[in-house]
Amino acid sequence: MNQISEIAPRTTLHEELVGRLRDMIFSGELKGGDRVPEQKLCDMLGISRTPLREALKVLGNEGLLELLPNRGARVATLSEADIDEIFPVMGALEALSGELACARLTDAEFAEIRALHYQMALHHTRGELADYFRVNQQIHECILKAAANPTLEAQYTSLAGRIRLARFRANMTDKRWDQAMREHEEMLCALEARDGKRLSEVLSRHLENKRETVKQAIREGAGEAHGPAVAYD
Amino acid sequence: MNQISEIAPRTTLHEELVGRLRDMIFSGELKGGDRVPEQKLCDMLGISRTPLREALKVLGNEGLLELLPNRGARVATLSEADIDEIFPVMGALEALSGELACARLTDAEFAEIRALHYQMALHHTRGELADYFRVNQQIHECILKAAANPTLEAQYTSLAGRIRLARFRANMTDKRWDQAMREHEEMLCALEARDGKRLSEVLSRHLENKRETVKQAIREGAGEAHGPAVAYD
DNA sequence: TGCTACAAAATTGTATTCAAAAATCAACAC
DNA sequence: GTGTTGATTTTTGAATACAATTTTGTAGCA
Repeated sequence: MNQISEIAPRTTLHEELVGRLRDMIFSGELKGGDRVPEQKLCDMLGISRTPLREALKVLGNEGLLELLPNRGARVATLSEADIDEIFPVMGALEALSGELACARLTDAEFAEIRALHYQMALHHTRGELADYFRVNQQIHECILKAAANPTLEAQYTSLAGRIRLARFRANMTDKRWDQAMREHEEMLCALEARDGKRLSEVLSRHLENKRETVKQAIREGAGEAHGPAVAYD
Repeated sequence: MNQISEIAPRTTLHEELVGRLRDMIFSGELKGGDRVPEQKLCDMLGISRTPLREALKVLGNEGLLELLPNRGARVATLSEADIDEIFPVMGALEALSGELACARLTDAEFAEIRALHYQMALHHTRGELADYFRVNQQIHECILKAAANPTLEAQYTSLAGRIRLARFRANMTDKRWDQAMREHEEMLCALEARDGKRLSEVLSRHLENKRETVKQAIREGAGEAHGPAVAYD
């Protein structure tokens, strides 16, 4: 009986809406600074306000939305100061994920990361930035998954979500791109050697180098996001 | 006008209820595994179900409550596996807070921490465990505040809240208590020297040593909490 | 034209209601 | 005594209604 209820997970409307609203934020449908018009959204989605308001509360608590009493919710914006605040925390979490991943990585998991790495290198060689980012995201996700720590994953993902508010078509300089690629080579070596300390250090450095790119993007276009969120590397 | 709205912060019922429910959980009024009876709580607090449900969603997302679709909310419980999951993450965050604190600590802040340290040492000498914990908590909070990173603080506090679900009157062994005290001596030296790396290492080790105490407490009394949450050291 | 005051409209926060799901209870069969 | 079934009660999730607050529009005045 308890087993049956566990193999048939239920979901509620508010939970679905949390995901839906996240997608709308990350896709650019709702941009930083935008008001979230409750009734309009309800009309559009064909639901009542109650579960939507519940979802807004969750996203408010996560920092993706700002809840303004009596004035509704607004999509959060990211300043350079926010970046300077979030990145060290993300760095600490990612460094830990590197250590844990090396401790727990299976051969199959490593093989997959290596395959993705080669694919990403191909995109780098051909100058295909969007594809590079897509595969790059997969690699980072594989490392996080290999760490096998749901609490870590939840916290990292929550912060990564906030970073995604800084949504631009990032044009990384060739120099930074080459640097990022070298960092990924180091990561692969560390993973192969299951050298947690080394991976931890590389990941932390990698993120620190990424920080300036994100801040530059904010400086160039604060509040003028274009299109869907693109990850940085 | 925007300035005026900012100097007069408003609050909503759901936010108050988030805090109130947290207090109820930490105080032991609601214990791990307990169902959260919505209507009874509303009758007791003299409010309608809507803001209460909104508050439950927030606490569910934070991990203090488990939301069971169609069956309501239940106060989360902590297993040893949860501890093994949460503590490395807390360790990484606390290590970072140590580094940041050393970089940013004012003389006044250090003086306050030192005073609290001596007070705590006095309680240790006299065997006054509850007072030791109370002051100990203050010291850890001062270090976190000196780090001056709200994102870090929010994440750390959220995890610390979950740890508080393991609520027992911890009887630390004399051996562990002496060890903890020595660790705090090291912390004070590192803070005085503004040696971030050293403090980071000590804090991380301190937490790792605390982990076993918490797990032991869970083993001895899982689900049988007594009285208000007591911090560990 | 710009400012102020007021009214109307829109939006937000909370309370209440309704429908669906879960829990509990009672009756019956083995 | 145990297990099953059906009815009843309770609880939960979502929709709707109501009150309060904010925003917008209009009129009057300098």
